[in-house]
Amino acid sequence: MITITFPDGNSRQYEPGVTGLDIAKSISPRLASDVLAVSVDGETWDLHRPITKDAAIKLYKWEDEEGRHAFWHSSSHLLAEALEALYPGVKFGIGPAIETGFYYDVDLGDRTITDADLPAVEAKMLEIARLKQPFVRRDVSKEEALKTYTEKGDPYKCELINDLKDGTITFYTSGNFTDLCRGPHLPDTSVIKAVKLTSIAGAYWRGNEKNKMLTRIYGVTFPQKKLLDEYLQMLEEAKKRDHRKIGKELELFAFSQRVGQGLPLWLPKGAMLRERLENFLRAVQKRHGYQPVITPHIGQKELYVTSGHYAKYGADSFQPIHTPQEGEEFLLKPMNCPHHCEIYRTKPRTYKELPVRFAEFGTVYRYEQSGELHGLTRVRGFTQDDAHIFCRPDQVKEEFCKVIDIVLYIFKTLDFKDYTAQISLRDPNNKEKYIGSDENWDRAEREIMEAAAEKGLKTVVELGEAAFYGPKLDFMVRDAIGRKWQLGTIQVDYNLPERFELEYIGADDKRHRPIMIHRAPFGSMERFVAVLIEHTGGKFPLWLTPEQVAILPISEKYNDYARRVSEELNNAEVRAIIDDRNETIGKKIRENELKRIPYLLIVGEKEEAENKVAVRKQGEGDKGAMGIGEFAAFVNNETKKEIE
RNA sequence: GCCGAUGUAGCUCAGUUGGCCAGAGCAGCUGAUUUGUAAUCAGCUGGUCGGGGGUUCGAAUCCCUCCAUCGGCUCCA
Repeated sequence: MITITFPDGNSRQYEPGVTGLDIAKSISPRLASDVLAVSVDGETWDLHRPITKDAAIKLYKWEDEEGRHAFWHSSSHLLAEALEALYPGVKFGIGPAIETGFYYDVDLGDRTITDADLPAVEAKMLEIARLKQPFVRRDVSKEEALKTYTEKGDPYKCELINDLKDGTITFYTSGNFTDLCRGPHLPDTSVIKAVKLTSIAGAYWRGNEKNKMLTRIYGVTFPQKKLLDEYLQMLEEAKKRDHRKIGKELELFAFSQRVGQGLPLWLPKGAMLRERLENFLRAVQKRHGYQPVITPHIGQKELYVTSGHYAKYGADSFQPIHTPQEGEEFLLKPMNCPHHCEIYRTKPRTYKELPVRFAEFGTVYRYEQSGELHGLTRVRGFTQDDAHIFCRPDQVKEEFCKVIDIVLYIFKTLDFKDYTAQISLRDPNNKEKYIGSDENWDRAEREIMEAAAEKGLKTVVELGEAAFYGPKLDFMVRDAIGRKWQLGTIQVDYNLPERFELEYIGADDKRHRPIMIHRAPFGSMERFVAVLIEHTGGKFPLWLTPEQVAILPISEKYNDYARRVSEELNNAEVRAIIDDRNETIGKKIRENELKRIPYLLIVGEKEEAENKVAVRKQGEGDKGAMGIGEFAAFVNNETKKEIE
């Protein structure tokens, strides 16, 4: 007998060769029907795979990420089987489960597949699923694996197999379809009850743009039809929060083909919102000892040759601006750091004055690939809430911690709870991609990890994601439909100080090299506002919203009173507008609610007689009457609470 | 940049198989109405059907090309 230990610490005896499914059955039939995969000593296994020795197990259901993962992984095999049936001779790349659903990369040869073809594939998948085909795992030798796919004529699988070690290769077969696969899988296909193929896209083989582009088919499946409906419903709701849609509706920003791709135009209301965010950060930075600086939007090409950026990005950037002077070339600035380095160099610095912190809302221009542009989140001209901290080596960690404090303060004020802190380090196998010495890199990487740990951040470490000049800590936030975007960023840089030969005089009266920290708590105003829109659905906090109050006269007879109210509110620093159109009060309420104005003040005969306003809160309805001054104090008090 | 899709009035969309002067709702303008908590009524204005080229007696509709947008891939100093 073998001993199986459960997550709660209890254990039971089973025959060797018992499977996860057997164990589930021995506990309850209900569990046996819900369970999708099993963790055996920390490794996720098929439910049918025999357990031969003592083990700690955990049974995974739909509610567990690992359970859904197995479910979707099996679904990708189901997709492949359906495609093979409908498109004979199709060649397969990889078909993994992803965060939500799965995909399969396929090479259809001369054939194409479009959205219109997907329902037929979905129907085929469901048809196969109902056959209750078991997923059968089989160990194969490398030789046999290669032979199988050579005969089948699938070069992609052969390439994958070539990279695998003999003795570690397994095949999974379900029905007529066999795939090179590590697993784990569902016991059989019958639990897949609802299928939706969500989109078709191109994807380079093995993620390399020099390789052939395969067709990637994305899908998602569920154990119940109801769950699929809920998922689709949720997606619909999320699309309503898309910042591009709300930005247009609320007149926050726009694009013009004539101005150019990826060059946002901030409309008056958007500009007001952005200005408030900037002023908020200015105040925070002032408290933290930052000094504002202002630098030009262009710089001589030489500046970027010095910084090293020209060598790395010059060819793919906006090209140099020429002047009537022969040979004179300027670049639109793609970042502010070189300018700030020159500010540092304007006078000799001593150890006593460090750290110095230069802050600038610096607008930069980067020629992003056209296919990368996306609303306000990825643009070609944007404003970084940039600052560069020049400090001594012994100050790096403390400065780093202080910046983390600023980022967390901003996130807290704006109620961003769902973020991850990503530590981006060098790709250890590709060190030549980076500028700077091993010693400096090792030190910077260590200090970032220490600072993040001290601040109690929940971090993920990504190798190979570092900037070419140094490691960084990025704050990642999701948009409405779950895409991840980098907002705040803090980057240690041991390299620019070298290139610009920055110095300070130490206590030892010798010259030393300062260390530079780049940081942008918002990241960029554009991207931050985009994510803010999606998080709030356009219902901004009072302190930020462009229009806090709309005054709605019942009829034109009360327009004069509305103006008096407006004047009094605006004198009290409450941002109020008047909707004095000749429309019914119902219509004015509806439209101003849709504009997401936090408070509507209805004024008519009664209010005018009593010098009051009838207050209506966005989304909540009538709140009763208040004096004008009383209401102004109320709004100001609410606003104050938000930014404390 | 690559793969695929889309592009009709300020906005949201109809016009699928080529055929009278291209339609609707909202917005806008004019007039009536003077309104009490999510859409008052009537009239009117508004479109080189993304741009350019082609096929055809005839193109929003078919073909080519460019541009932009959307979903991905790649990239992101």
